[in-house]
Amino acid sequence: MTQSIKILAALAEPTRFEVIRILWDGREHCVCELMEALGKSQSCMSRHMTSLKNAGLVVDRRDAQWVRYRRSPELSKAITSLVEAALALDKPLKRKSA
Amino acid sequence: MTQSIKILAALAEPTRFEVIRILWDGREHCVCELMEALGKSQSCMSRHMTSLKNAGLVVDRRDAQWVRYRRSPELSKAITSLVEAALALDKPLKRKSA
DNA sequence: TATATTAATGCACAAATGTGCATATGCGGG
DNA sequence: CCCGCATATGCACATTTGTGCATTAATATA
Repeated sequence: MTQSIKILAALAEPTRFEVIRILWDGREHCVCELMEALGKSQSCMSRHMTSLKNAGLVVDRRDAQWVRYRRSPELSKAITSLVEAALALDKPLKRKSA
Repeated sequence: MTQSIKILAALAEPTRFEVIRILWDGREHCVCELMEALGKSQSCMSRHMTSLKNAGLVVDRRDAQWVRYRRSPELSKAITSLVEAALALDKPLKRKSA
């Protein structure tokens, strides 16, 4: 599987895409935060994070009970602009507005 | 379905991605040419072209027995850079070299 | 009209994908 | 050592996706 297909397939799923939007702030986010933010179950979110990790888009770090995910710090220029072009295509989905 | 997911999903399939690479030259290509170039069956290629058309990435034109597909002339800046970033990620697949 | 060429589509089906439920694992605090 | 919280994973399953085969549709030419 080529690099581009791997990246595109990882992004072409609504939940994962929204995760990337969140992680794109460069900060760390644990799975439980993402579950809550996107209204997804724990196992569901965990698997999506595994997909994104396998695609090389994110990295994780154990921190006590938590696993902190963040945008991979070593993304190529092409991948970065691919992701950013995709993010630019639509406005963020409405979050639970308080 | 959001605009970005539609585009990403259309691109995240190897055959379609290679079609886009070919059509990215801006010229017209009929289905039979694409079948041959990528070694895919007629029905298979026809359906992929329908996907790409539905995603808005390509347009088609009847010309006698042929249907000529070409890169959509009205792609937004974001879509264009998304596609080009993806294409830049890997070298073209080897074609039947003569 | 009959035939050939090119493309689209109905039907079937195998494979891949996303998800829930239950359980296991990793880690910290009593 | 046992319990609780956070995360990962095995299993099952419904849905989606990609593809082939056969047929239909559109167009051209004899």
